[in-house]
Amino acid sequence: MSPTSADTLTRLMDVAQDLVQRRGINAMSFQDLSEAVGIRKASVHYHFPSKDDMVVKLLERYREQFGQNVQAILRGNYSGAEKLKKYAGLFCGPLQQPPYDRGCLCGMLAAEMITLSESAAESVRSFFEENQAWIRTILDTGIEDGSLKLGGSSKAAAQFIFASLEGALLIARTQGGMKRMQADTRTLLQLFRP
Amino acid sequence: MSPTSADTLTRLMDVAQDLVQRRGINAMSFQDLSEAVGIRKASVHYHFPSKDDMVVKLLERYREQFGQNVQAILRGNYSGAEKLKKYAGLFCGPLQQPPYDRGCLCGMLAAEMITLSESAAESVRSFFEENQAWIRTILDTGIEDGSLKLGGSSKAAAQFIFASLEGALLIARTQGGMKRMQADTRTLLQLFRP
DNA sequence: TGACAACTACCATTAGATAGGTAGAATTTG
DNA sequence: CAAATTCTACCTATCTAATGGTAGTTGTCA
Repeated sequence: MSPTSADTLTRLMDVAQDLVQRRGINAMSFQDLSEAVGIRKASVHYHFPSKDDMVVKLLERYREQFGQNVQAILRGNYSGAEKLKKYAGLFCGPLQQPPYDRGCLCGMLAAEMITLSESAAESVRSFFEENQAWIRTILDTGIEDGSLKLGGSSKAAAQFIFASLEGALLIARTQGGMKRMQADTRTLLQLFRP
Repeated sequence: MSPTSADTLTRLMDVAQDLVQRRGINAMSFQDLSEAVGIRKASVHYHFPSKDDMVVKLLERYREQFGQNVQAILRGNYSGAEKLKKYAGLFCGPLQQPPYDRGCLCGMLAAEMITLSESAAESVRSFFEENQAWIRTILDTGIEDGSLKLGGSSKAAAQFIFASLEGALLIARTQGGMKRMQADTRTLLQLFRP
């Protein structure tokens, strides 16, 4: 099975995620999806009974993948500062491939939060919570090994860092792209140098 | 003329701005607008020939108002640190009144950027540019009077601060509200203390 | 009287979603 | 083993509601 002809569900999810990361959930339709994948709109409903169901499935997969990327960093033998840099690097992912205008899936959905079902919204919030917890353990590592310096609590810093990265991606998408994202990331990391 | 019965255009713009700040541009309709204001949908088109026209007018007013608030801070007799704090305080505005779930108009539109007309998108980008310029002058003031300390250039710091504030608002809307926004603001300000 | 600001009544298009059906693969069962 | 059944992954056709938008009309007031 060639990479371009993966199973239909995977292709649907790939295209759907791309559409949401670029246009937002309310500017993408099952019609867009069906045209991009090459099956009929009704067949899309076979895989996603409803649009909400699609969002929930998209979030499951995204959180799973993102979580694995983070775990790889957490388990690695790096200093806290190095871990933080690698973690921040994950937020560059969406800007890496053409057309270089994707946002974070959850960042996009956060903007449109009140139009989501409760279960989808809950998943987005959980993504935020788990990320802030991950950052916190990175910060605590960095304090211990002396590679990072915090002014306040690691919890407050973790929340701020997460919000900053989401904000940086939001702005970079509209202005400066990857260059801007990297600049903001550098500025952020520098603020926590000992 | 009582405050609740301002002229129709103003009420339309108030409601439209509220809807965009809460739901995003692609989840609000002229129907919503017409129902909230109490005139027919066709009459809404009298004031806004098209949805794009509405967005452009909304952006004009928003930038004008925001700019005046910033100018008041810039002109005031405050230290750089005090100006920065007041500036950051502007980003709490959307969370201040019920239902406490508004975002920055331009932050919301940034997420949905590629669904906007070129003129609307340009206006959003200009809002970002002008804000970063304002922050930069605040930072330069703060360096001069010794109330702020930067690691890198004031341009880089200004860009980062702006992205952080937009990000903080995006996240706070979904989690923690005003409390979270204030916490992130405190963390941010603290990072630039001398 | 004429401009303004609203109205009624449409229109074409698209949205998400459903009903019902089919070819073929997989599974169960006499 | 082979017939019967069920499942998978699509399809055509259609529905209802909503979308942005237009044309032409009406009431009001300076």
